[in-house]
Amino acid sequence: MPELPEVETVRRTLAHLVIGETITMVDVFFAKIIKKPNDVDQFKQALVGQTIRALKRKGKFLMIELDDYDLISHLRMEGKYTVEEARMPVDKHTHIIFGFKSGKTLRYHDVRKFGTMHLFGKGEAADALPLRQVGYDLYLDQIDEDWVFEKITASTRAIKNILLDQTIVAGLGNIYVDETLFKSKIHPLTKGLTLSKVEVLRILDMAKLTIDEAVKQGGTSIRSYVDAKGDMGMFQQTLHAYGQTGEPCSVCEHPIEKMKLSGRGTHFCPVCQKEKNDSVRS
DNA sequence: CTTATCGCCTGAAGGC
DNA sequence: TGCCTTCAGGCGATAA
Repeated sequence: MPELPEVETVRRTLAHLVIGETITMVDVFFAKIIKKPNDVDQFKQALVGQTIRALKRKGKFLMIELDDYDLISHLRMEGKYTVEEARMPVDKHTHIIFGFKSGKTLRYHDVRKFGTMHLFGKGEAADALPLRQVGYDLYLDQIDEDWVFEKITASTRAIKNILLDQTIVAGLGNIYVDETLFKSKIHPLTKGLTLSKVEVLRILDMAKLTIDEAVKQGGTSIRSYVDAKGDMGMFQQTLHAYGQTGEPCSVCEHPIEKMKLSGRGTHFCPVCQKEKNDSVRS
């Protein structure tokens, strides 16, 4: 499920394939993916004649920069891009096709149809939703640690939920949150306001370490993820918590346990990640 | 203001 | 075989 490392890998692999391509046609087979503009015909007409100039990323959003527009794409659970010749058959989960002057096509596939696209005029995206509320990017940004500490300790929510909230630090999803908290030796249910400065800094360090390593490995291929060239990531071989239920903890050998936290599968070592008393700030 | 829950989607897997 | 339930989970909308 694309989180920051997967989106970054898609950005890198896709950039080689589409930068410099000029759009001559757009097909939209499932209109609900297009969140802006409201009218799909406007979306198509705006894009015709535009050349792809750059691919950027903020948090889990992929930004396709064109001459006069920025297309903001979120892959959510299962979104994928491929580049294929126009004559290639269209599979049932292809929802949007951008046809290029070169005869190639950029295709957006999404089995669950959760993905979104927002089209903005040049430079308008950063100050509008959905990008406006994206917090510090864990891979690119210099993080204001004091501000993050204040935000986290102002909340009674479980630290796992706080880290999944993209408005504070951006890029973590369910896999990398579990990995980050495992390496930080913090229980996922720990309330934000019980965390010390040292613990918050440790969480930030482990989050950045996990994200950096996963980017180096080309992301994590659990379920369906592949990059724009169809290649799988390798980070699943490095997972310590996510999907490791019943396997011995890599530190203490106690079996990794799985629980439900706000509807999400949550993996942790009950020995290394002790639950602490809410009233104590250690 | 904050936090919790629901709904969107489809396919795989498991129970009976 | 086949039907039903559960799970996968990011995040916007809505409720509390």
